[in-house]
Amino acid sequence: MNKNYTKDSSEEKFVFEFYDDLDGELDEKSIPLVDKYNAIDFEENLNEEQLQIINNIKGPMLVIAGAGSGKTRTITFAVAKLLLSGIPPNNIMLVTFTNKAAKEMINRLKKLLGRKPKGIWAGTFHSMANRFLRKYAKTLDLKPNYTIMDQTDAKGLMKLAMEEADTSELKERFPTSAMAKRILSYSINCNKSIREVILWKYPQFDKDIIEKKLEEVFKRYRTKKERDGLLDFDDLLVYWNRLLDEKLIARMIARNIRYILVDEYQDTNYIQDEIINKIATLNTQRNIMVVGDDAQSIYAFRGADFQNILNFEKKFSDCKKFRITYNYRSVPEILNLANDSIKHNKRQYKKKMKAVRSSSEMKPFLVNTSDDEEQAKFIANQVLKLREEGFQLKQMAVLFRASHHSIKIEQELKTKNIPYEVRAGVAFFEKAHIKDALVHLRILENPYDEIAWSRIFDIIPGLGMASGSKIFQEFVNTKNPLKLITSKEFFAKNMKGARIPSAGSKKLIAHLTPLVPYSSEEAPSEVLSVVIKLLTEHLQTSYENWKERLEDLKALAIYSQNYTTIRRFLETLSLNRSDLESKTVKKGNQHEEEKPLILSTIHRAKGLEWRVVFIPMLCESFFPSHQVLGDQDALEEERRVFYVAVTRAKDQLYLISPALVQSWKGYRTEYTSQFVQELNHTVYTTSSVDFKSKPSSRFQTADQLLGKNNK
DNA sequence: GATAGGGTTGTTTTT
DNA sequence: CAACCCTATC
Repeated sequence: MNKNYTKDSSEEKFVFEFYDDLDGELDEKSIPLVDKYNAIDFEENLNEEQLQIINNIKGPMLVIAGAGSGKTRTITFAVAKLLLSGIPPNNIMLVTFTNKAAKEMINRLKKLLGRKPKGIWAGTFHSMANRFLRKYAKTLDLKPNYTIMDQTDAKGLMKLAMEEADTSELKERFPTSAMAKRILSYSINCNKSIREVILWKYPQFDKDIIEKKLEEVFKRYRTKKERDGLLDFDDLLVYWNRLLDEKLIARMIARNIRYILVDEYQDTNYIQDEIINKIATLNTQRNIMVVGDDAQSIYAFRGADFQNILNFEKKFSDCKKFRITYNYRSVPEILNLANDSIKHNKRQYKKKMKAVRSSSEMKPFLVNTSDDEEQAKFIANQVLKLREEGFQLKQMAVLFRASHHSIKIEQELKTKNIPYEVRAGVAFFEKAHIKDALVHLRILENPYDEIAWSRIFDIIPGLGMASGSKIFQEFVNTKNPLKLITSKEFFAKNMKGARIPSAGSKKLIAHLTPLVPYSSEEAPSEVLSVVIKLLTEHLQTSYENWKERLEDLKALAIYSQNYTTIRRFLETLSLNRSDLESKTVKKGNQHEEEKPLILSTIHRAKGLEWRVVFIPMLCESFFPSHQVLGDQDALEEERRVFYVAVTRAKDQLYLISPALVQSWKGYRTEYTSQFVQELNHTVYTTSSVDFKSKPSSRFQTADQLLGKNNK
């Protein structure tokens, strides 16, 4: 089912996983499958608390489920139960936090039921919104071939809007394009006015001066999006929400979707909540089940608000409330530490996870290292040691607060020949050369995509911003810009007075001509192979490591073979990004088959688990991030991030705190993170030297020491 | 007026 | 290391 495409020649490579789509269909009759499945023994598979839930699926339900409590399992069995009771698959909507999570649940269902339950609406808010919007684009006055912009594109468009609105005179007294985009985002996702957001998140700016100007910038931004057929991530939600105000369509949707299940409810924001409320309340039965854990809410920066959990009880006063409190994942020592940490948060519902597993007789370690170099060495050494003790690499993970915390660790793993995989931040699809290739597909799908065009103009030597926007202006109202631009007379006729450098225009025509025969109906891999040829020269002149980058493009082309149309390909890339990309580095041949060690941001590690977890950079200015200073809510969110990291560990947990960390100029002294300091005897403090001096007897030593400590 | 190139800056977390 | 700003050059 999942195909992996890899290239072998170099040390560094990209692996793409392929997910086929998860669609529900509104019009299609999907058949109840009650007779077709083997019966499932629910009692055998679920505990008392979990059974209570799946035996009572009706009306509004709120499930508070702690970390490692079998939340996914419960949801999966709940869906199975619905299917077995005769509910057609396409009457069920399963909202998950990533599309990968949706995929996994569907796969589990498939195993459980012996057949794939076809037609369930499963996926993220954004991907589901996209499905509806493609279908009802006309109703909403949208171009059906709209392009979904990623963060970088949206920021770029915002920048253009700012230039148009001429914010330059305000300079540093005005937000950057990135800030502006975030202000707009907060305002949409949290249902707040621009003014409120400024006061809330950006009080350093003079609200009176920037508010009015920002409104103008946003208006231009909106106009550009509409003219070019571009949607940003927020638009997907906004338009879906608007669609649900269209009485006829909304009623049709609600008639179809009769059961809503929302996973990770603590990370939904205002507009997402509004969407599910609308669908749920349109149905007389109001079958909506939300599952969440306020302690694991870590997406406030995206507008998420775990108060939604509290509000849910108010909105649906007849809602049934359930808790799953048994933790199957972690040994009690790790769970104690997690409970011990989260209790310092004031804004939270009291809850304590109960351990099912028996004691490991070993407390989690706080390892003090002299500096971040030493920290990297410690992790690499300990990983090797544990591998000798029988832990597989893939059962261990290093989880960090920010992407760049992994740099030194990666280097150390490389020199020690330890295979690893990084799952972090801006990676593959944000890279300049990948974007450069993809914009060529974008202009075939949507020829008025200004952001895409401006990237293409930038590639051509001799053309820049000024010429680019002049050319773009010229074809806003033409049918086929690509044809127009490559026609002989275009520059002589249309661009007569524009003073476009003739070398640039010639190069542009030469660059674009090979693309003319293609359309958006074409297979993406075919077009990409043409694009790669076009870009080779540019790569060679612009980048030292052009060979590597060329390999990236080839990997992309191979991966694109999974898609028959450019649209499906581009959609998948923008909506399934983090699920798709995984960067793998391998060294040496002796472990060719070995599954790698995982390095991941904590945010990306949500919902996952490993036998051994390392958490580096537990210093006061890195974790909690120094940016939260003085903001109690933000500090508590940081603590929840720490809580999420800790609760990923099953058997062993290492908290690492370097005393010196290299920064822009020289080394800086660091203090141990308050998240560790505030722990009350639930962690065993040691230093990396202890691990070094007695390599083989380490556990004995630790056990002895812990024997005293453990009372 | 526009572009290319050099130097400087700074980096949370993601659909 | 890549995005940004400033300046020399076409």
